[in-house]
Amino acid sequence: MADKNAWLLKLKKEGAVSPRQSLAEEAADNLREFILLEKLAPGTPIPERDISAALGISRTPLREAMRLLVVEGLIEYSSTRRPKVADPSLEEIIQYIKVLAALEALGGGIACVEASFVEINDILALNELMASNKITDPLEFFRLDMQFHTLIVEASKNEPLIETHRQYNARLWRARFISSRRTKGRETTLNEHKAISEALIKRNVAGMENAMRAHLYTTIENISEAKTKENNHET
Amino acid sequence: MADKNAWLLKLKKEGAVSPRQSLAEEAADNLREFILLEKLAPGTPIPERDISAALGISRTPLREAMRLLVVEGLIEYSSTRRPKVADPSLEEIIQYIKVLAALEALGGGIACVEASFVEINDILALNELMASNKITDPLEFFRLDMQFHTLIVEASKNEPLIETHRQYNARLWRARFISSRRTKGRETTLNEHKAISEALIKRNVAGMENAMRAHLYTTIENISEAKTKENNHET
DNA sequence: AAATCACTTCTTTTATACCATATTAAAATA
DNA sequence: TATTTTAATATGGTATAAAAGAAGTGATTT
Repeated sequence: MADKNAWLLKLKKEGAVSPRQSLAEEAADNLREFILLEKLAPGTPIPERDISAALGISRTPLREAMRLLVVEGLIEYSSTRRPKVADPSLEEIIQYIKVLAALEALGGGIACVEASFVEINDILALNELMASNKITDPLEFFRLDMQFHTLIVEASKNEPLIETHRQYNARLWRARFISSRRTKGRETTLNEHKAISEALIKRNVAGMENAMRAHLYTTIENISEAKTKENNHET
Repeated sequence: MADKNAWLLKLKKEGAVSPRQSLAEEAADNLREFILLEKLAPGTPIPERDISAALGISRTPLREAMRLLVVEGLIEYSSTRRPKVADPSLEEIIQYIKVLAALEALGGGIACVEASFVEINDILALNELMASNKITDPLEFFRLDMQFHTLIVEASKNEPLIETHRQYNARLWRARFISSRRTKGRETTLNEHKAISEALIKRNVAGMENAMRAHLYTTIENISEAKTKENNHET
């Protein structure tokens, strides 16, 4: 028992060097990963005892972690207060994306003013990598796509915006991933990214905002299409 | 002991009729109120045991409540993990408002399409009440101002947007309240509300978005001014 | 006299035990 | 046989106790 504690302690100290991270925060990170990577499918019940045992922690920090994910929208409680992985409808997803579009338009606009040349170069490089034919794995392409958006918002240096954007991205991760597998719209994506990049280079705020919104509204179409096919398949 | 339980049970049932609310959620609501109403000033430490005793609950649900408020940005942890009421700098507040402006512009735009005539009438009535000289209490005027914004966003019927807007509003409540006491800009506020209302009546999306953004950027100026004066006073 | 180290105290963090409720399965009755 | 009721089990909610960590205080040493 003493050994186990020493081991846990060591892990903790190594894992979180800067601002010490609590078990709850670690658990939240783990759960978020699980949900995003579909190890926990939408609708999956999350019994506190089982999950806490699986993560090797007690229920107290796990419950706190789950509260975090509820606010982030990744976990929801049924009418009988049983927690499950959130399973948003297409309508809800579209609502999320509308907010996401506004956030990214804002972030992109600010980035046009605030982004350093280094940041812009990184973003351009990422885009060129995506445009080259080196990326064959769809999952890898999807990750780069997500990173493209994140980098732009981060370039705004608006912390609350970055955090809120991260939360909306997390809610939408799965839907976008599914849509990215189904749609063959790599060409479209690249064109829209190009438009965004050019607005960034020119530091053209209005152009950026329009390009961002257009890009996200394409996303809505793709997801709607993917979802509809999914449903037809099921029936 | 049995009596006490029965009593608590009754309270619980009465307090949360629809989706049964946990003590943590109740506590979060209470704490939020306290913070918004300045019963707990920014920077105030929040020792768990004292607060839980004051609220008459144990520390477990209180801790969960505090986690919620951390995500919402109303509570933050010091480097030594001691919780305190968040005390954002002027720069951070300005960043919040920029996001809030984007959210309200989006909400207003959607409301132009989605708002029912009843909803529009309610909003107009509220605005007229504010414009009449019946409201003398600055706090009351401020509440109505907040409600004006909330009603418009709610008219968008975009749930995640409404929730995120609520959170940003909560973070900004205090700053806006202070600014509302200091600035004599009732006239300006009313004019800008009028512009917003007219855009809503005409269901003019672009006009609404511009009016909303303009209104929020005025808010930035007011808060900056109030904050500067506050600091000068202190020195 | 100042500085440092150890010890005590206070606060957060985690675990565990208990309680109330919801779900289920089984049994009894119609 | 089907339906309803009841009992058992599993699950979330809450409280409390034990553990870990940080800060303050006092004593000792240089």
